[in-house]
Amino acid sequence: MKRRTTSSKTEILEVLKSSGNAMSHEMIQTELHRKVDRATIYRVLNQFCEDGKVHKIVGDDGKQYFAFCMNCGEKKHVHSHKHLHFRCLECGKVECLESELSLPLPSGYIGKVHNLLVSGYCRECGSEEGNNFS
Amino acid sequence: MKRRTTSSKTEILEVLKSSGNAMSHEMIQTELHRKVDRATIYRVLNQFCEDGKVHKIVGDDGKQYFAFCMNCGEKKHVHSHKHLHFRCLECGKVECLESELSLPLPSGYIGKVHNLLVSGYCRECGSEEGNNFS
DNA sequence: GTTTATGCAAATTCTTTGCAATACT
DNA sequence: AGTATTGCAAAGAATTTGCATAAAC
Repeated sequence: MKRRTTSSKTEILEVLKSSGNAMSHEMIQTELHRKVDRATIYRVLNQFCEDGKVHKIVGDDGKQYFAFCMNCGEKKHVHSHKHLHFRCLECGKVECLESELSLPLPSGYIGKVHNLLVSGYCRECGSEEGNNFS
Repeated sequence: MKRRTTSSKTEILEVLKSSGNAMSHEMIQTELHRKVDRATIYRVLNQFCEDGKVHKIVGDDGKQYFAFCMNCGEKKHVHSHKHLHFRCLECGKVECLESELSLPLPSGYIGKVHNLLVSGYCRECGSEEGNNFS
């Protein structure tokens, strides 16, 4: 199944690139100039993930976020990356953090690490109070 | 709203305790002797989370898993814990790992860490091949 | 012209909620 | 008795799928 270039694909990728953060399908939709159907957005995003252009993060809210990771750059996406995603509990923003992570897995566990999500408050929202993590 | 003791609650907690792993509502349901309604299971589990008896983990499949964490023990649940959850991509099992994690957050980020999920292959399923992380 | 991509609507899956009946204390 | 809990059904929310039409190559 050979991929075809379409304006939907181009624009969605552009939105992700210029945002630099992980976005839900809804956030992407509102950033697009033309109206693109939800189903199409999902299909395009999943293609991007298959192709390694974008990666998918499941937030602690159970929703899918998609990111063109600045750290991974343009190069083929390494699926088993070792960096963190940070989701702000205040503004909901999901970012890719550069921090390298050394992960202490018990022996016997094969596990390249992925989809590592940390929640808290980002630089902008950072308020000490109300740290009601669930 | 004062909590009441019921057999549903007792049995659900018992199932979680004896399993030692994080379970979905469905896994719990099949382990119960009596039939308990989905809605009830969810309500009970969410109560447990509020009370800090159990914690909720959102898997990379977007589903909720609930665990009576052996590491946290009987004591009041510390919401911002620092240990990992490991989900096996083969058998789907979710475990709490003891590993202490030192997390490199950029300065300016307030973030106690929680819901840290790592995916891979557990000791039992551990097969090198087919590491198709998405 | 053939095959992929899109939009629309409908189906799925997971989770939550309203409400009347039931069970705790 | 009074209030929390349960079951059932229905509602919600996020994501996927079927199918006919439109667009790429």
